[in-house]
Amino acid sequence: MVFKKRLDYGFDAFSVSNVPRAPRSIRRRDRTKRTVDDNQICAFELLASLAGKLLEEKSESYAASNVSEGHGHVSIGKDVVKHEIEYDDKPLKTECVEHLSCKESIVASDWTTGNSDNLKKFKHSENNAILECALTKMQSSYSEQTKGDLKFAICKDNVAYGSFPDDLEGCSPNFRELCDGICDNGVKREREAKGLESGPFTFANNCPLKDPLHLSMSFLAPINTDRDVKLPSRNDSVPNASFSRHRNNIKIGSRDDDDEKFSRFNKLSNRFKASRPPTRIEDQRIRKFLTSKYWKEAPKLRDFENFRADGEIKSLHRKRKTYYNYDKCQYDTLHKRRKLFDHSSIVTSDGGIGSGSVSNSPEKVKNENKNSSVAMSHGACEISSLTGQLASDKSSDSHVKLNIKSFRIPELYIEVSKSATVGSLKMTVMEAVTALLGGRIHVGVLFHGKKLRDDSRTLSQSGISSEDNLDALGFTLEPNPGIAPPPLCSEDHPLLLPCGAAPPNLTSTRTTPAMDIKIPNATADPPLLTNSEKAMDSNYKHTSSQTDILTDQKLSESRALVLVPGMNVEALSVVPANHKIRKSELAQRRTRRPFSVSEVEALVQAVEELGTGRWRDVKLQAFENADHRTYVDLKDKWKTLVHTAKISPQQRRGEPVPQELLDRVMTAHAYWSQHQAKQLGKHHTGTLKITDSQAGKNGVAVVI
DNA sequence: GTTAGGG
DNA sequence: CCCTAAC
Repeated sequence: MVFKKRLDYGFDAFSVSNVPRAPRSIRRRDRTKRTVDDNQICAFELLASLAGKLLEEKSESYAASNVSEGHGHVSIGKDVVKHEIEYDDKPLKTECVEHLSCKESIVASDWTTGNSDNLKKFKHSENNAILECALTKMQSSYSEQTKGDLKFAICKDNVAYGSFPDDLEGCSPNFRELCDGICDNGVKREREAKGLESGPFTFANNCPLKDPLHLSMSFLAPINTDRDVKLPSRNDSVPNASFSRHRNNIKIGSRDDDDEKFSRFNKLSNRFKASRPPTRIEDQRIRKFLTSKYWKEAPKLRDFENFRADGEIKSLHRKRKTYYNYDKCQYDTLHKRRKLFDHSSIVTSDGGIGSGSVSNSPEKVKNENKNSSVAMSHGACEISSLTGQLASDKSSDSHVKLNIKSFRIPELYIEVSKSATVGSLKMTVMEAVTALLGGRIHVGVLFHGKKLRDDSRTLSQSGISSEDNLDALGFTLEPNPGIAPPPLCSEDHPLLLPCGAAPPNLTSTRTTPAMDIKIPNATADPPLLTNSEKAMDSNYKHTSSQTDILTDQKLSESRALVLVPGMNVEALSVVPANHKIRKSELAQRRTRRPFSVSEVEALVQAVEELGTGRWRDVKLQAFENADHRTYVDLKDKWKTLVHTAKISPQQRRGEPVPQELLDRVMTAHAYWSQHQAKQLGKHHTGTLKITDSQAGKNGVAVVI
């Protein structure tokens, strides 16, 4: 059998042994090991605590409704995308922990392209989007179970251009108001903030509070416009190389051209980084982080440093300004956790796993996820998800009707400790999603797995005209790849400084009463893993419940989109509904296209003749016309075929490959493993014969 | 741009 | 399929 093994693995084994490579995982890990200053407390915390007090009294009334889950929906109407998110509170033992549950639904109606004004706005940003986010934050006092509801309404618009849509009605009070209210210990003030033209954030006025107890804030999230490009992460860290890599590609700079990779590349990283406040929540146990790939691009702490160094917003970059302002307002609910997202912040949690220290502090509360954090596999935590399925309804020949059930958004990686509450998890997810949606997104259209970048093409031209084709259509909501960052505004934006009185370092204050509250009854978590990854592995079985939770959440979130009949088809492309595909993958990965038996046969045929190691030739010979099959794909397929041939039929998945082909695979593999394909040149199929006894077993091939 | 491998 | 390293 040694011999056999040699035949089967000889080549590979040899290569492997001789080519030591540092596991990528290690590299990634290293990248993620950054810590953030723990001294910063998120301003939001303060806000939360205050709000919690205010709301405490009313917790009762909301209990019923909130207990279950919040409901939010995003509606996309003309020119406006409205995103309403409600977070439900749950009693928390720890004040730092926030529980939120949210559901998002998106209703898209007539995405109008006709409005020139709006179009303009849309152009580089997702569109005018109004994001209303109601956050309920619970703050609990020590042992007492209380519920506080803090609701935020976040209105988002395409601020970049400085215009605030008139249709933002019903928006909650402006941001400043909220901040003020907070500052005043719950006293609500109403002020009007007006959107800044150049500023990333704009506040909506005239937004009535739904409930006195709810603090509503509306603000405009930074939008990806050309101007936004300046986000630190982008400027500093994004390697151009990544962009250049795309095959199909893209012009960097132009959002329409963004490639899948490009978008993926940018995804959240920019958004989160930029938006995330430098501050850090002390008790926060939840870590969010982007995929390792994002890390490298992270701006690091530079921003943070700048921020601290200069209290003045002015000194900051415009974009940063916005964020900072946010901080000042202590408002940044969304960002609060997000900051952890930052590369630099990843490690952050206090004592958290991320920092590599085993946290076992007494103060830890059970609800708070502290110690062992369970890293959710991306699958589990992907917030995103929105896989969409379009139902096509062909009522008229000239129109394509799409029923978009959901959008998929870029993949998010979230890591929370296993002791984290469901509520905190939800919140975490919510924040990530909100940040994503709130920031800058645009709709991507996929057709047969390819992005349709040419907006000028008609559906018919794109082949999206028949019902049959609709199955291959999909669309995604993705971060705007950002083009050029908006020029920095030299003027300060008054609006941005609602809480200007509060020094930036306010966030660093740890003395906030609420924050410091310790819960007597809190159950100290047992010391756990020092390493999050280990934690994840070792606790794998424990994650099941969380997984379920996530699943549920996904389900709820997936309810999301409803297309209005009249919507402009141009704007929405049908996305191939592939629920199996991870939502996160939809946005970025090519759609999976399993090899058909005939393709496998062609591949086998080619490899038999050309051997392994000549994938380009294989491609040209057998798949020249299959644009979606790259030589790398063929190579990978061969790899999997070899593997498939080695495993028992029971272990095989997918469309069964005829054993005959697998036998040929093994034969060819064995043969070429012994012969350097490059040296031997062509071998015709006829030259390879497999003895019956050997076939499919040891893979020994005999050349006759 | 290809190839080989790990993920 | 993706991503990288190494050519």
